[in-house]
Parts: sequence; structure tokens; C-alpha cells
Amino acid sequence: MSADPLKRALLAAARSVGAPETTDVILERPRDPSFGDWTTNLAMTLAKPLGRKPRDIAQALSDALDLGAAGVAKVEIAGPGFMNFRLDPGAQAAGIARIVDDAAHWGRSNVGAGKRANVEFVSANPTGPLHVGHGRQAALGDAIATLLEWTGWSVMREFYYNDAGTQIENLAKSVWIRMAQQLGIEVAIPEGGYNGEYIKEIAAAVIADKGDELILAHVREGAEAISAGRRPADAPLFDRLRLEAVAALRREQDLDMQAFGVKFDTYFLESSLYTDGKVTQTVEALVKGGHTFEDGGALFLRTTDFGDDKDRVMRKSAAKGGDFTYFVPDVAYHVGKWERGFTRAINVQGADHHSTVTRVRAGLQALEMGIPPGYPEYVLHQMVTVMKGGEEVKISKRAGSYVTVRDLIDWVGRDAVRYFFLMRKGDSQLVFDVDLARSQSEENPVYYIQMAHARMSGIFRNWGGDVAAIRGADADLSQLAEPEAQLLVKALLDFPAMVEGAAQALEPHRVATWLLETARLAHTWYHKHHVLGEPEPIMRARLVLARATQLSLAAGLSLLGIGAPERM
RNA sequence: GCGCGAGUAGCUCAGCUGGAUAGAGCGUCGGCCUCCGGAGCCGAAGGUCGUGGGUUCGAAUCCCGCCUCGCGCACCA
Repeated sequence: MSADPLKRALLAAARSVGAPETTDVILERPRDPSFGDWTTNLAMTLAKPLGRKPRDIAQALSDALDLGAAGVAKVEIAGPGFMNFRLDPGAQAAGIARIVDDAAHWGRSNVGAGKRANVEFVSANPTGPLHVGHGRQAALGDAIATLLEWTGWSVMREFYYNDAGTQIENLAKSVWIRMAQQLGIEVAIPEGGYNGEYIKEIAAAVIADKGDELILAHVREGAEAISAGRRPADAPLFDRLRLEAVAALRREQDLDMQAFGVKFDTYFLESSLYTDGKVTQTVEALVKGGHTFEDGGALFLRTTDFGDDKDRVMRKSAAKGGDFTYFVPDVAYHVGKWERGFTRAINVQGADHHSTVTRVRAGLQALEMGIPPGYPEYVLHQMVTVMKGGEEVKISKRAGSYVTVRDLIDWVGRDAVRYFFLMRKGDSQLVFDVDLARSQSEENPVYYIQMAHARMSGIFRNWGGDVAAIRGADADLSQLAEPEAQLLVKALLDFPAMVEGAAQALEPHRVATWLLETARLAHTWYHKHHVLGEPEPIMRARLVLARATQLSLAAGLSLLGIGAPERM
């Protein structure tokens, strides 16, 4: 029994005592279960419009309430005017019939009504393997996208490659230097260069592949130029190295995401914004709109008109190279998202990028093209600390200076990595305990939840019947009257509302919390009450509950991209 | 200094958008293996919700001040 019949009955009761047409009924789960199954503060909110005491109103509402229609066994008035409802246990348990009868839609809703949302996440520069922060973004972004899909949005998962700009230039220079070193030339990696193992691998691959064409004198000249802070004279070779390096790292990052089970619909290249002319178009539109000015040879956008604390440079002065700063393509990129028809754009990023939020939005507002001020939305997450053997891990062999997503997956497996990244809300810092994630014991929440699912599956294995054919009508669900069964039933019936709330708040951790709690209730019920070997009516009812539990746990796990094993 | 985030049990964290006696996991202590998987279950102890004010019937939750920690404050991305 969901809250809906109760809500309708209360609304009718409210009308009959003279409540305004606009009255809304808010039902909540009481914090303390001994207060009942549902509670409402309706009488208190009606106190002012009706000019009566809350407790009197509560009594009048209680008298007017159609208990049968509401599925309520008992109403209590408590405290300043709360109304507590205890549902009829049979009526409540009957609610789980719809879980097993229509498993494919359980937990899904349609508030998004097919509107288009773009979820952009990871968006790493192709300059190195993905680090743990990207892992958190991947887990968050993928889960948020799934949550939106479950609530009726049409979602595109997008990865934005910053494949233009200074960092890529540094990447190419680093590869050049490693190549030179491997050819016997003595040079050092310059300031700001990359020095992970993977750079050596790329350099070695280039030599192996194109060794015959390499002109040693050019390599030497380039190495010296890079050391002196310039570009190599052999521009075609430098270009080639850049492309090789970017391609190699994109392959590597793709493999990382594949290992993590994350699939993107679109890979968007920053460089395409330049080749398509979108960047210059955006700049022209901004200049035309009158929100720009020049100072010291640089072109500024007056972002302070839109809440920024200082104006930002769009195009550097000639003395600084005359390039656009990164946020210009970023604005052009988001114009593109809007033009592609995404009424929502959600960006999942590390909190260290939060300064870009105001800037990008300011750029979009300055264009005055009707984009809402809150576009795009941002989900920013705090830093991740990796702990192993009681100590913080900072170094990865391949990447050199940071722990990679691949390291984590290798250590603890995909499911545990996903869960650990999602069990905390994004805006709190996360301690990733590798030893805990790896342990196959009750301490590990992932195993605990998966075990609950496996146990339900185990019941069906021993039963031997056709699990998929189990229907609510096969059983008298009022048999599920024990406290342990009722608590589990309530948790299961909360699932759709939980999903909707998590989707609306863009907070996948609510799913993780729900899973852990529901798994606990499932273990407790399983331990206390047997399914098989009980009298037929009881067994039938418990099979339905076990099936509803199995389906709900599997649904919650799949929302987070985690497997639901039939056996452990 | 300014902006953003965090501060809740010994530890790691929830707290459903302002509700009743603030919860979970781990850890600690104490129980439970003839039982659909003990990779488990049950119970107990444990908190001045960083701090000082304010808003109201009611605050961990909203507002202001202060303290601590993290991140960011480029003509880098």
C-alpha cells in the first residue's frame, strides 16, 4: 500500500472540514516507527487558515477520514497536532504485489516526460591515465544519468576532451623529450612536463613505429628548443607526436572507463569548437552584445555584470600569445549544448573547478539568448583520499604522481569501487579504504548488500519453481504480518519515492544508503523466518516477499552500476 | 583576505529540503552454528549535532558572527 490512497482520503477529509482548495497533504515516514507507518502535520498547517487549534482540527480530520478507503487501521493524534496512521498490515503488504507483477517498471516514474538532459562527466584532458577524482566523477555521473533515465528523462552521457591548449602542448613536449632520451640524447623533462611511465611508453611506441623516418638532428634540435621553452622547429613531427600522444591516451582512458563499465554516448572534442568556428562566433556575439572591453591589449568579458567577482580575460594580449583563454571554448561548448536541445545540462566535476561555474554561466547570460541563469547545473564533488594498509597512497607506478582509477579497479574490483564512490554524498570528502573495499566480509557494505540479494536467489534455487512467474495474486499477502516482514515491506515500498528524491536532488548516495538499510532488513527477516518448508499459504506469501526483495535490491544496485550476483 | 564545501557516537558517515526521544555501518563489550549459505544473526554501551546569537509553536536543518579543516582565487586548464 503506497501513501496515495491515504493521501486522497485525507484530502477529502480536509475539504469536508473547510480547508482551502489549495491545501496540499504531506505524508512522511515518522522517525520513530512506534508512531506508526505514516504521519502528517496537516492539522498544524491548517491551524492558521481555519483559525482553530491544531489538535481540534486533527480530531475533526480523524472523524471525517474514510478508514477503509485509506487502508488505515488506526489513527492517533499526538504532540502539538501530528496525525499518526497505522496501516492495516495486510493492506500494506498487499502493496508489494505490484513489485513482482511489474518488475520492469518498479521504481520508475515519468516526471522528466522525455525531455532531453545532457550529463557531462569525467571530461579529462587526454594527458594521462584517469585518476581517482575521475573515478568518483564517473561513478557519480553515470549514476545520476541513470537516475534521470529512471525518472523519465532522455539522457545523453557526454565526455568532453580538452584536447586543445597548453596542457596538450606540454604533453607533446614531454613525449618529445622521452623520445630524445631513448635515442641517446641527454635532456631533462622541462617544468610543467609530464613524467609518468606512460610517456616513455608512448615515446617508445613512436620510435618503434616511425624510427626509420626520424631525423636525429631534428629530434636533438627539438629537445634543445623545448628545454629553452620554445617549440621544436620540425612542426610536422611535433604535430604528429601530439596527435599520437592524444590518441594513445584516449585509448587508455577509454579502456579505463570500459573496465569501470561506463559507456558514453558522445565524445566531444574541444578542438572541434575551433575548427567549426564556434569559438570565434561566440566571441563575436559577445563583443556585439556589448559586454566586452579591451584593456592592455587583452579582450575582457564583463562577467561582474553577472555576479563574478572580477572581469575575465577572453583573449590574451599579443605579448602573452594572443590565444583565447579556456573559458571561451567552454562557453561556446555550452551554447552548443543548449542549441542541441538539452533543456538540462548537468556537469559533474571536482570542486577544484568551482571557479568556472560563475564564469561559464556569465558567458551564457551575456549572450542574451534566453538560456536560464542556472544553466548548466553543476554537481561538484570533494577530494578523494586513498588509504591502504593504514596509510595514504599517493603514488601510482604508471602515472607517477597520482593513484589511477585502474589501480583501484585492480585492487578491489569494479563493484566495490562504484559503491565506495557513491556511498558518500558528493560534497563531503571521501576516504577510500582499499582494505575494507577488498575484504569479503560483513564489514564491507558491497558484499553485505550483494549477499542479501544472493540469499534471496538461493531461496529460489532451493525452491526450484519458476521465479519469473511469481505473482502477487498467487498468495495471501496478509500472511506477512510479522514485524520483520512489515519493516522489510515498508523499506521496499519506499523505493520509488527514494529514487525520485535522489534523482531530483542529483544525489545517488541516497540509493546506496537505502540499499544498505534494506539489505539489513532482508538479512534480519531471512534469519528469523523461513520460506521453504512452511505451510503452503505462508510459503507462497514469503516467496512473494523474497522475490520483491530480490528485485528491489537488484534494481537499486543496477541504478549504481553494480552487479547483483545470484550467488557469492 | 575573498569565494565554495565540510564540522553529527571512538572511527567512517546518513539525517528524505523546518517536525516528536538525532540514526546506520565499523570498532568495543556480551550472546547465537542440528537452522533456505555463519561470507550470517541478536543485544548493550556510546552524542552539549564545532561555537555564540537570531528567526518560530518547533532548528542538526533557515539567517548572522566566530573557530577548525579542505578546495579555489592567472592574460593555466
